[in-house]
Amino acid sequence: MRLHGKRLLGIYHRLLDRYGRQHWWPAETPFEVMVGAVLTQNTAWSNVEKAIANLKAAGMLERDSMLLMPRQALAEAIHPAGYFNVKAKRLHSLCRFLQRHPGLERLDSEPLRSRLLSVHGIGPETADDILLYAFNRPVFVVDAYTRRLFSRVGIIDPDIGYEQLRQGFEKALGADVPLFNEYHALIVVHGKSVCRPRALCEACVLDRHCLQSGVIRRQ
DNA sequence: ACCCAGGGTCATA
DNA sequence: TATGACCATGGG
Repeated sequence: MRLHGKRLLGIYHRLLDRYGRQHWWPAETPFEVMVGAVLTQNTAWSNVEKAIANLKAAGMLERDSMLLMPRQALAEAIHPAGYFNVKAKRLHSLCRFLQRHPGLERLDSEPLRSRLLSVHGIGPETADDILLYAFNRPVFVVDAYTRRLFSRVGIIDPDIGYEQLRQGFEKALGADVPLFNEYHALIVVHGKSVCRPRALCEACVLDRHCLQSGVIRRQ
């Protein structure tokens, strides 16, 4: 099942008309983007905001100061974001990686991506968040919302692999950083408010595009 | 009380 | 390679 650019752009414009520009990523620095990307793994953003505020207040929202902080103190600061022991370790891995790789931003996207993936705690989605929103690379971020929305619309197999799906979008849309930035943000906003796991899809602007909306409503 | 959230790693078969 | 357990908080 191939993805078509025109179809994807049609959906994009419906979302944009409905929700407006999102101005992502909600962070002030590339480092803050990376930290947020780790903290939001399987976690509601509202919880991440509290953790980030704690880090800011403690002066820890910077590579070297975060690295100097003991693991347990870091875990305490990010407590509201959940999985705090796991994530404290992952944040330290990220910091050590950044320290080991000065001039990281000069790498091409492919080698940069494989470097990121080699870091403990950075998987495909987190790596792509970082590539797109911290390094402005034309990488389409795939997450649970993306898979749910487009499988409900009926243009992908819900079990399609991450890599296949990502490259499908990138080939269909062409490398376009501002588009990828806005599109992913819109997918998330739409997913949080309307395209939920058991939603009835009543307020869905994709109504006519969405196969499942009718199916779910008829239940 | 239950479900879910802007995933990833590790052990097991 | 493919599942399953595990990590943990907070809002609806």
